[in-house]
Amino acid sequence: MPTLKDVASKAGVSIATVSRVFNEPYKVRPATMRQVREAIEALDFRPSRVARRLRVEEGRSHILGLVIPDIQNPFWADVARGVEDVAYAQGYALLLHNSDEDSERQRFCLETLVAESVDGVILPTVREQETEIAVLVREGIPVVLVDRRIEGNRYDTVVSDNVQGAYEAVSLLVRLGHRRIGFVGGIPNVSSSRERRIGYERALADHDIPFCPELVREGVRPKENGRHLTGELLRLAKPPTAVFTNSNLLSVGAIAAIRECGLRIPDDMALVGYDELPWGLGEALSPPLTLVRQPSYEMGRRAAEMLMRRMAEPDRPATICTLSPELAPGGSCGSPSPVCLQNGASANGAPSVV
Amino acid sequence: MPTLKDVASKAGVSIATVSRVFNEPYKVRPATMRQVREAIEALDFRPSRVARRLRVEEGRSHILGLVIPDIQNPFWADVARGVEDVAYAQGYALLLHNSDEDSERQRFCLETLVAESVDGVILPTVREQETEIAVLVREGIPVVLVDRRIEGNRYDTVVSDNVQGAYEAVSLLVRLGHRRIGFVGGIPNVSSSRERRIGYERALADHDIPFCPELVREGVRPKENGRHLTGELLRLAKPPTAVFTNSNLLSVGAIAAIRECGLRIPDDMALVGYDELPWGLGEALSPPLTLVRQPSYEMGRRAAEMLMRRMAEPDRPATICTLSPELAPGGSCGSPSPVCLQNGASANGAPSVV
DNA sequence: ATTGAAAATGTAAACGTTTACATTAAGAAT
DNA sequence: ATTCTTAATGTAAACGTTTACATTTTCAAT
Repeated sequence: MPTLKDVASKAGVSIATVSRVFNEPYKVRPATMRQVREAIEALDFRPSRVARRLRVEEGRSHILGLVIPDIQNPFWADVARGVEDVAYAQGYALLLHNSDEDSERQRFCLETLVAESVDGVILPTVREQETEIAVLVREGIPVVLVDRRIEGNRYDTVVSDNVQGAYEAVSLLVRLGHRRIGFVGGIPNVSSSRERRIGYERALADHDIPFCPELVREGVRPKENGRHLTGELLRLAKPPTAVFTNSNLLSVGAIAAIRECGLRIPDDMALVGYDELPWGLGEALSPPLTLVRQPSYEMGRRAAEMLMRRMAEPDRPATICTLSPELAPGGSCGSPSPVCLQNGASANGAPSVV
Repeated sequence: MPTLKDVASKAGVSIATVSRVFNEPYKVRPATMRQVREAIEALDFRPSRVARRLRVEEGRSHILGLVIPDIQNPFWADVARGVEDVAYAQGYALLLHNSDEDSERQRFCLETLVAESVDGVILPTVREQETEIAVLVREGIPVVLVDRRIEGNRYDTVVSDNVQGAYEAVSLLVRLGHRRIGFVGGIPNVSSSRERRIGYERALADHDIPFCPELVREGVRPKENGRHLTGELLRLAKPPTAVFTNSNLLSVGAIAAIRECGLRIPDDMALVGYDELPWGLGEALSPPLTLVRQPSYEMGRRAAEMLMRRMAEPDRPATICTLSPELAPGGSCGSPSPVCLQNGASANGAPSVV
């Protein structure tokens, strides 16, 4: 790999001049510029980002860190893609880490990012505590939280309005006549989960439906859990007539559980989920899954843009960006009218297969 | 951020000694060790990976690059996760880039990785040409190809046996009585697509079914294409009775297309796909999707392990690692016996809803 | 032709490590 | 005690940039 020195000697100038060609081109005479450019071309020189990073003042390293629970979760994959796209557009490299919802692993990842002198970090903290990002704060590395807040709103944050999303989902079920609505939630100590539960309870209250603790199930670890938790609800002495699942993964589990019990959706059990399934697969189900869609890709984009902005203006006040979720109707919640009761797909003439 | 110097002066030793505590601990006296450790602890010192990378000989930077077409595709997300897990386990950081199947973007990504002095790169090349990875080769940066080969087998590669996968899928359809089998393929100039087509043709030949060009559709860009290409097949004067789709995304499109035409799966149109849908969502469909499952996560793992190995032994001969795909039966291909014709799910008592 | 200011270029230090080499300390053998 | 060998530590150069500062060049104004 050629260095500044090689280019300089080839072009017959000093390394400072070569460096300037990249960083302060207006300071170099057109004629010199040309020579240097030729040398660069001839040697196929590209400056070392590493050496640059070592020298340059912090915040100009052109590298970002992203720590997410799991890239295999489509929601996070969307977020990651949003982040990467804006990073790419601005010439930033992206260091990716999976925290696996594990504080210890997250801590390790953040330490690595610090050691890599990233310019900024985007992450949903696993425990939502300020201490988790202390490493970053101490080094003065900008942070943008995504999907999960930290109490006090002292950090830039991008979330979607979980209370509203859940409220709308549950209200829909109520409008469809349901009064016993199960709540299948995720890790209760992350804000997005808590907020959705608030939305759930608020919707019930607003419609004068008593809150019933036995209908609420919250899981810690994903995988089997959607199936497991929903199964518990279905086996209640007085089971719900509808279930509201709080993530894409939970929805998939719920579908499995409902099917296992030999129940039909939506006739025997209505279902509304949260988060889209990848590639609109929710629509490929029959009936299509009714769900609250979060603008996940957009959340990633916004987070990255926010980070760029923060880097440019370190002193601006912390901003909370709240995006609106959207209720995407499918047939899985059932239909208000007795007509077309079976499922949504049959309405457009397609039979309810696949 | 404290530096070696800070630690050294606090511990009353030279920076070399502090460095040795990290890199050659056996060379420092226990007593000194203790002092230094205390200083490190007190200052919460972590060595700069950037400075280290600048100094250390190539191949010891502890950072890898991964360039994939799109992290939003579950197949690649699996691969990425596999890579990240072994990287994490060995203390490597991971730079992620999305190439978007775009040569130009890929080139840019690779140049960035070189400038970041990564120790190695894992990627499926977008055009499968040696020139694409020339930047890396010239710098002596180890490369592992994943999912796609480059002619000549001169590079470490991890693939799954696409010929076999396709062969089995098509053979299954033949066994079920189909003779007109549509082929919906991906970008024809990537080896995995070409190989699957070979498997398709070979299966037909082995069963004395004439190859019929009009039944073959290959797409360049994803998105709408599974739907579009399948639609073309369905609108043929003499449409196929079964369709073999070559990727998860294409399968989803095909399902949409088949449904749009008012056809039922598998009665009116049998379907076998390639690649799993995320979270086994293929099984949540009704009937469940029959598909060829690739060990995507495992492919990522293997690729990363191969890279580590290559870094340790730069001179070992290039290795091609071929993993076996697996036919995952569902109801979408139909059933050989007239019994239980409707779909697989009904066999276990569950009705064909959701 | 001189001068002077502005523009262009060069010099060298700094960033935080690793490591070859030099130096010193420790301990064994005489 | 002296010497020798080995172990432990220190010194300083190097990695490839950026950038403050010094120096030289350019060129308009006299």
